Amino acid sequence: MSQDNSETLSKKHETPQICEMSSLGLPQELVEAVELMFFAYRDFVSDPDTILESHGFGRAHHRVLHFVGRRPGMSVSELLHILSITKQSLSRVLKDLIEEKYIIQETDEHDRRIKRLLLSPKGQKLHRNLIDPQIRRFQESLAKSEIGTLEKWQEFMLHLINMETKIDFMDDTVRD
Amino acid sequence: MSQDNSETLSKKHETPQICEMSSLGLPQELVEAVELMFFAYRDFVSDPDTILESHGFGRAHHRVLHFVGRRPGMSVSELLHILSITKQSLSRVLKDLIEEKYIIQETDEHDRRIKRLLLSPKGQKLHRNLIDPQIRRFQESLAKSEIGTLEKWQEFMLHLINMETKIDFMDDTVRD
DNA sequence: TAAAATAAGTCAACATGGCTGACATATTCT
DNA sequence: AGAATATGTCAGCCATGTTGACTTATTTTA
Repeated sequence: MSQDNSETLSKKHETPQICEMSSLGLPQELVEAVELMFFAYRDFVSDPDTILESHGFGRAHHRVLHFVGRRPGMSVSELLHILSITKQSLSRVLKDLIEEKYIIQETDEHDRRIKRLLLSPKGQKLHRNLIDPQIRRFQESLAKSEIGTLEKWQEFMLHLINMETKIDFMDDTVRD
Repeated sequence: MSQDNSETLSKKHETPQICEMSSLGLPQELVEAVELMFFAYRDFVSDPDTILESHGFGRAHHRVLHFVGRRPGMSVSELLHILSITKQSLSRVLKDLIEEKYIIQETDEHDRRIKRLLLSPKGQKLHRNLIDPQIRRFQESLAKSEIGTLEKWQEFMLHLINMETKIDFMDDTVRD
């Protein structure tokens, strides 16, 4: 698999520097970090993916289950906004989840145009099964790495996200 | 947008606890971390996405550009392995990139079956434009957060990924 | 109270990027 | 010479994103 292709690669300096540069002329560790985002995200969702497949669902279903689980009683338009997808994309997966009774709709008492979304006990169970391996991954990572608590990691990740998203996220975490 | 739906929400304890539980009965911060992965990843790739769109490319093209850029001279099968996709999925995007001269193929000297992949100057320029906003996001996050250096974040992220992937990643970072 | 705005749902059509299985070609290894 | 390997290609399927147009029910507003 691996072979000598040193002639095509940038030379590594023999004398280590404060800030090593990658083949891109960018700080090595930052380029590595970009890749870590890709690999970590891919593997982080791999366990739920497997479970979802056995239910005939996909990642899109997972996201809906997750946010409805986290914000019980949210409206369809709130869900659309937080997912940043179109009504049509949402409707396909939401229809599946409602038909198969993972999600329940209840008409709002005060404004009968709004439908409040809730997880059924069945939906809660699936949500729990989906999130468990992800939580476990975090706990293992936390135990194995030097980071100590999640807080610093969270702060760093929060700064990666866009302002608009930040508002959604805070709105979300403020709820329970 | 926000409204009173307290009857559908779990009650928040008035007395703060060591480990607050979310509506799922799971530690609050771990559930938040799951969401941070989603939001951070989505926004992290949003800048490249915009640039790609203006070139008529998608995320799949980005990944190919990235890994070829990072591992100049890699073979098609190595690329397939690192991306964990099928030949068919790769061929579509790789064809675009070769036709539009972002990527160059060179037949290996010692085994003429193998084609080595390289970024053309045009490809390098695009790669650089795509990665720049991501690097900038990391630098800003680094400056704004208390994490200090990237190292701890990287260690944590590395522990989130699967063993097989870890091997690919190390193989990758060892190169330059 | 009539008109406008809002929330939700639906239709048709399209793009991207995953997947499968089958098969062709060139090259190298045994 | 025949097997194995690396690459490329065909046809077709699926999931999930997109757009624009339109309906229905309900609430708000002028």
